[in-house]
Amino acid sequence: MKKSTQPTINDVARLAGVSKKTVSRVINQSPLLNGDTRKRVEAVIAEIGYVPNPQARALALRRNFLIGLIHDNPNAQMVLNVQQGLLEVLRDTEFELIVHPVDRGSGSMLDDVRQFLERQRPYGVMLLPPISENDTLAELCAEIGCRFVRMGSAQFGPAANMVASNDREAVRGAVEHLAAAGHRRIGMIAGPHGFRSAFERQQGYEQALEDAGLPVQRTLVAQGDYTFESGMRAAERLLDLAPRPTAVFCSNDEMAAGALHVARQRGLDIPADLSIVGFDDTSIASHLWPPLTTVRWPIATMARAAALKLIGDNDEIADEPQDALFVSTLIRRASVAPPSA
Amino acid sequence: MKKSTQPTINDVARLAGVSKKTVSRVINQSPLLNGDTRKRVEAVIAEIGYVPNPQARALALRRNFLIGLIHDNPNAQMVLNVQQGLLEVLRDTEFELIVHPVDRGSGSMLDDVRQFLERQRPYGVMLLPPISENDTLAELCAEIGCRFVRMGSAQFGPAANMVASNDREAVRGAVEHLAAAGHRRIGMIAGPHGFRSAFERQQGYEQALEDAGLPVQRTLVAQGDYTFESGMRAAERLLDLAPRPTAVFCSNDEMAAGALHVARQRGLDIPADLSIVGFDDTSIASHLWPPLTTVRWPIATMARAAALKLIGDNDEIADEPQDALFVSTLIRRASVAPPSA
DNA sequence: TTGTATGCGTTATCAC
DNA sequence: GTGATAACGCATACAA
Repeated sequence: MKKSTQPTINDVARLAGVSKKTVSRVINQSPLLNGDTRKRVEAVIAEIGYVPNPQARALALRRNFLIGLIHDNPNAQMVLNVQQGLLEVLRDTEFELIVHPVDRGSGSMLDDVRQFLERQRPYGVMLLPPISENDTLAELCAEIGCRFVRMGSAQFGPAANMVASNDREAVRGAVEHLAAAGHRRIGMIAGPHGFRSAFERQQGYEQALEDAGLPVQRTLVAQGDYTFESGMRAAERLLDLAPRPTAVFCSNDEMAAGALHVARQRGLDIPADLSIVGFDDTSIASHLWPPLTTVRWPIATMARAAALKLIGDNDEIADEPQDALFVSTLIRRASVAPPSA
Repeated sequence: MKKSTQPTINDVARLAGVSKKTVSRVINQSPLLNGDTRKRVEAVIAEIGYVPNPQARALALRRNFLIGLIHDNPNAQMVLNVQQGLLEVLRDTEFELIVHPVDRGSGSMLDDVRQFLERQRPYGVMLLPPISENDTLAELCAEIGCRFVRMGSAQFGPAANMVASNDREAVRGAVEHLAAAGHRRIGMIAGPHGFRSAFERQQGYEQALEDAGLPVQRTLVAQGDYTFESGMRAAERLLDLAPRPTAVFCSNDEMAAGALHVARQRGLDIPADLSIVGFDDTSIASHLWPPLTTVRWPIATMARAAALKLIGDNDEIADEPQDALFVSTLIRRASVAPPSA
């Protein structure tokens, strides 16, 4: 009759000579079901190419199968890696990923997110830094009753709602590496104020200096805002110092690239005259000349873990007490050498 | 009574003392409605914070408000720019973006897409290159009855289903620029076989040479696969030539970066000894040293246009015969100079 | 201008 | 084990 449209559960029921409920049972793998009827229904399903309507399912179940990704465009590679990690887990489930960028500068960010959550009512959402650091946002999710996982550079919330790297520790290792190479004047290009990641990384830098018995000097720290240009400006300031630092740790690769740029403009040889370490291990790091020593954090792994936390204890996927902390590694390339002096 | 859950249209109706239908009319901006009742209903809506359930709406309307983005991870910046462009348009509508990456190498790509389309039944989907070039995929969308827009480097389909740049023309201009600077041995690092973009760009290169009265030599074209490493390998081959080309056009920035890398390893001065032009104007282009002359295509604009095509003639948004072709521009930076010889 | 009855495709309740 | 029947939240016919 109405073959023009997508077949529904009714069509299957009619053709198989059973009730809707039975078909529903087949779809939902109900255990109490006669093997014969099951096979018959499955045959019909395969034959007419029936596929359940997620909208209707969502309505009846009073819950849907959408996972939201809320972010404020940190950097392209990061967002995409997260998406990839999430989708790797979601691929074999009935969940779909729905992306919702926001503008943290707009002032209506919270309202925007609230509207998104109330409208779509996603099953769970993942929050990317830097907005993941916003406690009000986390409270909003909790209040609305939406599962959420925050990604961050430190564990600033309950483990159940976090996937975090340990940036402080990672940077400590990186700067330690510099000190071990013989550097005694190690500068830092820090991230912007208000960013947890910037704070953690600076802490790691200072700890490493203390561990190495080196003085922590304010003049050796220049602040940037994670952009290439700000990295250039910060590097200018650092390289104007006398004596010049022989090494500089940069809070991200982008700024490291800017620093490298400036150093070369000044005729400095990298790494002979200046060692540079970045953070993130974005593609730019390996393509720079010389390739950049940097810190890599397991972003895809973290995203996968986040996805599991979001959809976990829902399906048969056991909700083992998953760890919230993930370890970063120092990627040693050619931008670091002992000081030449 | 049941205040624990999200308010529904029934709650609004009851509290406002009207029928569900009237509330529905308010929501859908029906013109034939008493101003008083409208205001009363709107007041209740605002008071109890009612927000329509999209799932139920979708079910009743027999259509949903999801726009799909199907891609095979071309490059991160591109995917993100497209997302941004799409969401800019979708932001003020009731549509949401749902991302669905696929693996064109897996063999099950078409089945994967088909399943996605049949399950979610998105209102429309956007196809990114290179899979957008796959005609079978486009036919699949058409067959299933899903609106679609293909993004490409040339108009290889009906304008209604396309947003395209004109890569051939853009490259012609870029190589012309090289010729105008006095270069007579201009090499090319081409993209991988089977990519429409690679083909178009090579065509543009050859046309420019012909226009300039220069011979088209096979040896001056080295093939890469759009990766940094392949750019390095291709550059090696080109720079081994005697006489050496004095300029090289690269089919994308990534490969241009690889070429730059190799040139510097060989002690060549850029641009004095070798001029380099890239394509895409990704962030890497401006951060390279020297900054890379490259072709910028209006990716966000194209994405916005695509979004309009997808949701167009649905809302009041007029479906003016939008153009399918978008023009690229040559971004002149420091990697090009007249040949030094 | 507003209300009533009915349907959208699925699942849950509770019988048989 | 299986099947009527009533939700789920909203929209469309068709009356009133």
